[in-house]
Amino acid sequence: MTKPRKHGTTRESLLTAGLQLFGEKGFDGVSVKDLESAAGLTPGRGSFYRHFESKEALLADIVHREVEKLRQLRELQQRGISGSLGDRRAELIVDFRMRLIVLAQLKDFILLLGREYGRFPDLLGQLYSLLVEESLAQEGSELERDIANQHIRGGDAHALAAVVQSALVGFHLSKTYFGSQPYGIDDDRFIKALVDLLVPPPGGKS
Amino acid sequence: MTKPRKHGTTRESLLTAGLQLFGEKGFDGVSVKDLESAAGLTPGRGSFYRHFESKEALLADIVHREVEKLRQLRELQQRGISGSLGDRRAELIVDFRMRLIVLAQLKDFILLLGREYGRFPDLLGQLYSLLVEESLAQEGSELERDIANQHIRGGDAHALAAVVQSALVGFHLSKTYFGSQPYGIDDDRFIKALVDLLVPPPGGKS
DNA sequence: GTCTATAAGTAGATAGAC
DNA sequence: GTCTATCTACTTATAGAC
Repeated sequence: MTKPRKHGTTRESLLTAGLQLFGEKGFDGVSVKDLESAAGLTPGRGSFYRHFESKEALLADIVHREVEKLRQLRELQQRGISGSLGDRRAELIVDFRMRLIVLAQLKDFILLLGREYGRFPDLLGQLYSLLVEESLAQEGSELERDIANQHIRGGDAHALAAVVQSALVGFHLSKTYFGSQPYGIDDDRFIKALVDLLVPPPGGKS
Repeated sequence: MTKPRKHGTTRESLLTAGLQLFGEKGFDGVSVKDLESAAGLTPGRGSFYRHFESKEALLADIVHREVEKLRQLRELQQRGISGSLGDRRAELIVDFRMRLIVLAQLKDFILLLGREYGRFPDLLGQLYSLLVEESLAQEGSELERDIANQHIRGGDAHALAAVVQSALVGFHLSKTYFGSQPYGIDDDRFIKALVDLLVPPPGGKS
């Protein structure tokens, strides 16, 4: 062990800093110089290119990493659903909270997607619909069950799924882009209001 | 009348093309050359600078224009609300449809804001919260009235306003970023599902 | 108001020494 | 794996002729 540093440490730094910086300033807003600085290299000397073929290759690796992270978070999420309590309201609260956590974990990546929408179609093209359609389909089939079981009053399950999904995504984006919580509403208060709409509380009020 | 062209035609073209191109490719993704091309000027000759001091000055004028458009759309929207029908469900449907139309009218501008978030803080900084907080406050006070009048079952009016707002914004963004309607849900179906949640239809089903 | 020519800066990327 | 030096291309912006 003559080398004090682990293999690939700089590469790792470039990936981490790249995600954060691309999310913050966009792909064009971050120069290779900036990336070298962030990874502890002397800026402007081109050492970046010993780790990645190009700036775009770095982006590709970042994207693959985040997609993998998304997959793992989805798995965790589905396990959370199966560990049920019998109480449908409580289950929905847990489910929605998990979804907001997943969105929060992907914050930088979502910012990046918003900035670079339409660019890099080969890399990002299918990603937008994958990100939404998949969890929308899951939400839809769950709500269909709920309606069949009379947990939720009858209606258009797929449209309802779109409403729930849109609300959660919209709330996350509001928090992201408008600083803190819009109107001072925190996650718990938001989720409670949404669940109350879907499954009215038994007592009537509050 | 010796001049066949109206004064400011090129300037007008630059403003229009600028909004569309900045929304599509971002501020850095559009060169002055591109803007000159789009406005019918010979690209790369710098005629752009006879109309605007800098690329950033063009952006500033575009933003002021869109903010003014937003103000006018908000006025139209509020008039739509006051022309009421007595039927709260029908009123909500009209209201929500208007809000989606406003968002659609601002599509390019919203794309631009998403791309350039965090940059140009002097120009765009206050805009994000203005865009959301204002209509959120209005939605909140309307829902408070509805709850007082028993049109909507009791609950947290402000949190409910955040849910409604998030759902509409989230739905618009889904349509924008994921191509067509998510899950094949169109505006009418989405709005109906949202209104059904707030004010259950008298008949029970459908 | 448009075109010609050009300045000054910065970007991504490469070759080679250590 | 990092640093030195450098190439090429492109960007915003300006000065001046027409």
